[in-house]
Amino acid sequence: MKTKVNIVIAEDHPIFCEGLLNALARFPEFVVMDVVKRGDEVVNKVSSLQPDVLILDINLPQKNGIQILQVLKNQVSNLKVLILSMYHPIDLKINPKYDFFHGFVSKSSDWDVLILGLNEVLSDRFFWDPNVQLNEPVKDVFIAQLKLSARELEILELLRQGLNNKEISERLHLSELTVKTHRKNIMFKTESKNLADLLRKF
Amino acid sequence: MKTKVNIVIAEDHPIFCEGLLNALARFPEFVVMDVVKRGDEVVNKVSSLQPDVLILDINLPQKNGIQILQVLKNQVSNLKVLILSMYHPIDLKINPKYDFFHGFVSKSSDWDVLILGLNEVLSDRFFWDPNVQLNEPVKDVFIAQLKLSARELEILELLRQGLNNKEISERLHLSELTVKTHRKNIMFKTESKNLADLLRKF
DNA sequence: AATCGCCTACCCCAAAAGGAGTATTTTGAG
DNA sequence: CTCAAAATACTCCTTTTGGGGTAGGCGATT
Repeated sequence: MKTKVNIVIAEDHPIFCEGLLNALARFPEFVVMDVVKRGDEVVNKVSSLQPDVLILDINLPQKNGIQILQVLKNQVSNLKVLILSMYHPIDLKINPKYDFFHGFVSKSSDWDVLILGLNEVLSDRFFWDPNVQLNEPVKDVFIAQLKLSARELEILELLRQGLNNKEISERLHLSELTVKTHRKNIMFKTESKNLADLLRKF
Repeated sequence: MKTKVNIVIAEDHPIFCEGLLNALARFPEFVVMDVVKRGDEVVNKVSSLQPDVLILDINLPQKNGIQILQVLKNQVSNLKVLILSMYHPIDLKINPKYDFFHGFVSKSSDWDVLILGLNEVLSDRFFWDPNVQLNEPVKDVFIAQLKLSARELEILELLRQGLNNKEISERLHLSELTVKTHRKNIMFKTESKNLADLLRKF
């Protein structure tokens, strides 16, 4: 194992960031190379600095964490990504099946969980914050997402934006009836009884 | 003005809290009496310690910030409440018309905004974080809330929970037709074109 | 006493969503 | 190549929502 671990932090909340740096400063092996506050700067910064670990907030301005993961996925590297999430349903549109990351830590957790997560991903193990329990609704959503196809996730996103079947069909160049079918399948897979119930979970 | 300002912090995110204490430590006049992590302990702690200012996170476990404000409102005291919000729509079910608080600071802001907010509420002025702009959707919601009556807000909350007209009418012991009327008025007042569009804002 | 906002409750109708099938084509993994 | 999953598109029907009215009761303000 390397004696020094180079870290880049992507985090736009200054006060939280200060706490983060404080926590990492307790461990001399962790070297914070840089802090990025805008989502659209993350990929460039990671390319130029080549850190061992990226600590990534999901809700970033300009470009969100999911979009960043999709770009990073297509870059060959031995980078480890540790996701820091505020742990609201909105944050959980990540999908371990498709997205490129190695660990997930809740912002609600204490800093020792973060340190544990860092060490786990550095040892090539996937880390899931134990404070984020299986039986919580947010995790249900996480699992529900796994059951949805790419097209269904696409339609779900448009539903979230307040579009109706007709508008979605126009946006995606589909028949309105096709959108109805996808929607019906989404409702079935996620066990939602109506639109409000569906959107409440996501 | 008192030379010392006694502060109680209600905040359940340890890392953010560490950043917060760091920021306040720069100013010797601010004395942090205690940090509370659970919502149901806030009222008791404020009663016993009698701080000058309560820095209150809206999303707390056990009891949320809104519920706490409602209790504090009915207590005679010269306490100032500065709300710290993660600035998601979910947080913004506060209403300055009904709720007891003196300042609002986004968790996304830098610590100098927090300090400014503290000084403003201590000088008996209402403080609104300038980073939370008028033209942002979340503020629209804030304003939209002001237009809704108590009954309408009650029904909005049940809609958010995924209930339909029939279920709401049973819950509130109303005619289903009455719920329809309220709902129609909510749609009109908030300028929403459908349920998804409405819930997206709140 | 008159008015205003709110709550209550109903009428009407159109549009959209929800739910049951069926069926063809496309696509990706083995 | 083959098979399964996904995407596409339809039928038929019921339930729910959205939106236009109207209207009485009630409490507070003027």
